[in-house]
Amino acid sequence: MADEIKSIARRHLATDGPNLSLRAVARELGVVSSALYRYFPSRDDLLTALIIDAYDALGSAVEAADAAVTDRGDLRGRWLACSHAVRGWALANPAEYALVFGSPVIGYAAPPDTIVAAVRTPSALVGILADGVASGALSPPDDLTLPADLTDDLRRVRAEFWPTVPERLLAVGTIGWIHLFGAVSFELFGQLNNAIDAREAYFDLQMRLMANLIGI
Amino acid sequence: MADEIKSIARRHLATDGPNLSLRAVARELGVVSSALYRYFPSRDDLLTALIIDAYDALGSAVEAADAAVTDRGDLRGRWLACSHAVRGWALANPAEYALVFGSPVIGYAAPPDTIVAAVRTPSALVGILADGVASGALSPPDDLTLPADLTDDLRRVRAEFWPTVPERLLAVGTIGWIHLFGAVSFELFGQLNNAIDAREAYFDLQMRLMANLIGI
DNA sequence: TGTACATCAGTGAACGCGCGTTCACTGATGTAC
DNA sequence: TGTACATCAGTGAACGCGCGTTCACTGATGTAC
Repeated sequence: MADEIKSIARRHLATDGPNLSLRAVARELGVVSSALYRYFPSRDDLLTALIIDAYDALGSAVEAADAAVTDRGDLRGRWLACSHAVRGWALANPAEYALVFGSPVIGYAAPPDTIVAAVRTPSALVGILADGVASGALSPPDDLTLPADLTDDLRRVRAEFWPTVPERLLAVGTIGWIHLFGAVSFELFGQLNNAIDAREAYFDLQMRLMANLIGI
Repeated sequence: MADEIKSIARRHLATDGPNLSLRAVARELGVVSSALYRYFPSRDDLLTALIIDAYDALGSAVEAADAAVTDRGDLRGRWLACSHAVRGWALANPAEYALVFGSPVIGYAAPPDTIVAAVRTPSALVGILADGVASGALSPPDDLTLPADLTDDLRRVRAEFWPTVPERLLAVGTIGWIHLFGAVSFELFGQLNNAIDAREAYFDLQMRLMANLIGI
């Protein structure tokens, strides 16, 4: 039942945006609006559930795409598979993508429960780097020098999540992730309209250039 | 008076998001809500005016930053100046940035009037490339091959806006613009929270890597 | 097998609120003769 | 200089609508003896 609510709410997300109305969801469910309160203590909790689901769905899609690459040493192939999986999921679920990666919803603060799910996708991507480091195939770009304060930040991130990946590799990896996010958002939020139609090809090109930058 | 309405509406944008309420604006103006209809035929028209203003303000900031670089042949310096200007404006005006570059507002379609203003910032950036081409200092990256359909798109864009800039240069330039947009959005939309604090340094590093990629 | 009881999903009315937009209007200001 | 008139910014009431949340409740289902 909670699942049914979420699935209808997901549809409303697409038409109403993050201001989806509980009453509208209830109406579509054929139930009185107060009935929803048996399953979600408030509208915000429903939103939170949708956010966690979205992170998980995206994470699953990316993990599956990565796992499908049989040559585990083909770091570039895995990166391309993962990034196309992100784009594919986003195009298939634009409203959920926007909910999670778009402009923050005013008056809503995502609770810490979302973090575990949120980190799955970046984890899959950094996992590629970690594998490269482990096999000795990958080392940080040697022409890259980081400012000290940035190194400090990356050291903390490294210690918490990915201890085997050197800071300088983490830096370029994250930049790849940022560009991936940027390219998908750019396309999805309509900034490519009336300009570029060869979207998949353009995206693919960008991801290859990022792979160069990362050194995979 | 229309200016006063817009300025109050801009403030409400920050607290209410793009669902800002006409009545709230009127209340703050000390005027009855129907009075606003003398200045804007509807709420959507007010939104459109805010969008155009935002594009123009960002465009002005970028153009000014570019013009402030005295060595016009210092393409990299101009690129860095422009990109930091984008970030600076976005940090100073987060709600307006989100209005224009964030998730699309459901139920609102930007009219064509916005295009002229929208194109100012990308134009300033491509202007850097055009100057480099004109002076002979800049040519397309020679290890770059574009798929045919993408070349077609870029040929159209080139013909319409920037006839002197070759497609392959336009391709990397636009990728730089996408990354710029992605980096600013990533930071502004909270994705850097609890991870990177050295934001300006990180941004600067990214823009330098993009300059490498573009070849400036 | 039958009765008494607890559980709990869903009801329906209500609270108090906000919204965009229309429309006939008032009343001050400025213009023309 | 004084009067008649037009302009037009802003009023106030109303329309019809939607919302999240609370609360006492009904009534079916399942459990325990």
